[in-house]
Amino acid sequence: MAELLLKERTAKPREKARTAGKGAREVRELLPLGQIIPGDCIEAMRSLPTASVDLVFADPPYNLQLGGDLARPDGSHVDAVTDAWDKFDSFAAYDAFTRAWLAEARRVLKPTGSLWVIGSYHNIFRVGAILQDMGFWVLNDIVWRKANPMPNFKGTRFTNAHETLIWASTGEKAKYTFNYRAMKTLNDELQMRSDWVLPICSGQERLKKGGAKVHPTQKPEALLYRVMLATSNKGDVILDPFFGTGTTGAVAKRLGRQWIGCEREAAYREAALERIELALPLDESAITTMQSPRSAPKVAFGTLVETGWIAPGAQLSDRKRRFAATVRADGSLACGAESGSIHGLGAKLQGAPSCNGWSFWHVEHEGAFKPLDDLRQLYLLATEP
Amino acid sequence: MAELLLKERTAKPREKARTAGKGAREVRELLPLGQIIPGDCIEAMRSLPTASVDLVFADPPYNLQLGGDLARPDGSHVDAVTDAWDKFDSFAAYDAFTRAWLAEARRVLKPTGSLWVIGSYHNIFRVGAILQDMGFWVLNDIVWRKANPMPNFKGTRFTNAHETLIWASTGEKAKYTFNYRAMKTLNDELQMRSDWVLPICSGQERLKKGGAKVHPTQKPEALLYRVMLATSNKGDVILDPFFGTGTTGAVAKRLGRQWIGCEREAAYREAALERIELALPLDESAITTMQSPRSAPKVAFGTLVETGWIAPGAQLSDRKRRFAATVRADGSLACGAESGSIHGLGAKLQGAPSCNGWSFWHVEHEGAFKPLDDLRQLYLLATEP
DNA sequence: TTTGCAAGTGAATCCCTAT
DNA sequence: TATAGGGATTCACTTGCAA
Repeated sequence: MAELLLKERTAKPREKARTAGKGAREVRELLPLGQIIPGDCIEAMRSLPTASVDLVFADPPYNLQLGGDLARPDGSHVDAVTDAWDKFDSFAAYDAFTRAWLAEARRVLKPTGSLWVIGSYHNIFRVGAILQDMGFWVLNDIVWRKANPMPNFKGTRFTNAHETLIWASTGEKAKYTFNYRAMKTLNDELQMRSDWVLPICSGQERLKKGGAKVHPTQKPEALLYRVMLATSNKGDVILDPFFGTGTTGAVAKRLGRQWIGCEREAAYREAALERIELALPLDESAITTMQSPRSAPKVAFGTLVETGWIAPGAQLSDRKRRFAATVRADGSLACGAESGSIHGLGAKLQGAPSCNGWSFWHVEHEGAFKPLDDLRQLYLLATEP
Repeated sequence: MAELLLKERTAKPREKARTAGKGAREVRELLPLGQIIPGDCIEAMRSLPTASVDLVFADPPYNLQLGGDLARPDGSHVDAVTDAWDKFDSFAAYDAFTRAWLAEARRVLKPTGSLWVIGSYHNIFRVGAILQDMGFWVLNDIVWRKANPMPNFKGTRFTNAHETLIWASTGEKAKYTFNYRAMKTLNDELQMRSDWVLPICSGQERLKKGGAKVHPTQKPEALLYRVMLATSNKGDVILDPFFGTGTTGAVAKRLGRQWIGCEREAAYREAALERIELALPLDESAITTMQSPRSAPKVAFGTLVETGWIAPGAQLSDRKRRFAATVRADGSLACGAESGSIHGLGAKLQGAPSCNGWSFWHVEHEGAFKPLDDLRQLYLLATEP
């Protein structure tokens, strides 16, 4: 494997040449969106234009270096990762492979894009050091704490109960996407931390064929869901160089993102395409994430009233319908003797120092009870140039 | 600092020469137990004998951005870090520093010793890759999940709520200490996992002088407590090359371990000595931990037969009574034409590569159907001095 | 229909001592 | 150093069948 991967490629012309001078829309039209490029990921990425991708999510081989067989205390056999794609001759060979695919990922990423890599202690230190050396700027290391890890059967070490993800921008000064509000909302109004507790992929979600798992290391969709919600926007292009059975593609489709995969194994590609075909995109309003105030285009509540999205006299409530208020023509709210802006009145009623009225107040809209922010997003979508 | 740290030292004679041929007791007498060696840790470690220490706990600096604190491997000064090249330069300097202190730690460690390093995403990937390159064998990466981390005030990233520790043995085949039972006991009879939830160091535990923190990154004693309880034994020698205000020393004293520190800053040394002076050693019985059966006194099955706990001719079965065997006078079992030890026959009958006869075979005893292991425990209780 | 028990399984660097 | 053999070792969750 490594021989093929590591041979010198600098002699070949870069795609950069073909895309130089092209506009963003033209570049995007060159992308194989919703497709899995067959073959080795480094070659596959070379076929993509420079600076064309918003997010790279990579789940490379971990180089586990497993010994012999392992049995559980009850004598049953542990089904280990023995696939050829996880075998490397040495750390040096693994490092060279890592540098090669990271270099292509870096070229393909937009300057405002970011990179995720997942790994374990077998490989993650090497990956992290190499990407730092290449100029990537680590933003966070994220710990996926597995709710249900495999135990250490022989009692020789601590239960290996987590994996590590590195999130990095393209450089120290680079801008990047981080949907702070969406994460805070997802985390029950507390800042999302660097440790995420999620179950491993099992049950119905786990792809099986003839009773056997299709891929030995399928990742849970919840993990990708959080990654994409946090660090990409609707419509963004997400590249997964180690596509496997397509968790990245399935979640991208659900969340209204575009995806591109690279995968060598035909069996994985087939399973992935079939799976993604079945994935259902979420409803528009469900995808819409809370925007941080800084990046959200400003929309005054009054504008929604002015433009008829919300009629004066409409009734608003909080999610649990403990409070109710009436919309007035100037965009202020009234509740009994109290009145104020959506934020001010929300705070006053709750006795809180402040309140985000966009998420606090809900309204009936097309038969559903939605936060005002959903309407604001719909308004923005409808009025976008 | 770095100028001193990184200059070539191979010309100086190693302590190895002075300790070659000495016995373990003589080597130990050369150790400055319960002392803090002043000065740069690499020089300090050079004064210690080879293969004399059971555990190294290191909390190295990770101020990669502070060029002024570091020098290039050739000793030249690194200017302010502004662009990618300087960044690389500063990484290279940090790497050289890391290799230098890890090399001394490796020399000083006994082959059966192990190493802990704590860090964050700024430095831990580099430390991990380097120690792997040096032949250390990573046993676990441990996530210290902070119960009360500092929030991310700017809302630009995930709350950095953890730090990472690497635990490594001196080599792939090296033996090492892991007190599995003690950890399981500490964790309410569940295997201790690789993610530890512990509060940060604050309140009474935090050393202060005139209201200000004495040390910016004082580690909680609970962290060291778990590290030492898990991977060292009573009386072991524990070295901390970045001693700071002496958390390692204080916990070592409490747990009946010997300690050696290295620290450059006189203010830290003073605070540490004062603090350790006040630390109270736990009494003998409190330090005693749950032992693995592996290190418990062994009982041969034949002994139970000899002493009449199980009579020759007794019938044994597995829990589901699929197999039956007869106990013979020499402590072997017979089942039809097959015979062997309790382990060997159990494996043979099941067609398994191995079998723990103590848990596999059951016997009627005082009206109940019990695994042999229960009888062994009763025997041990009855015969204990 | 619900509850309970048994069986299966997941990115795993998984034993130690005597001969 | 390689081999043989004693003997120590698991958590959370899912599925399927039995009661």
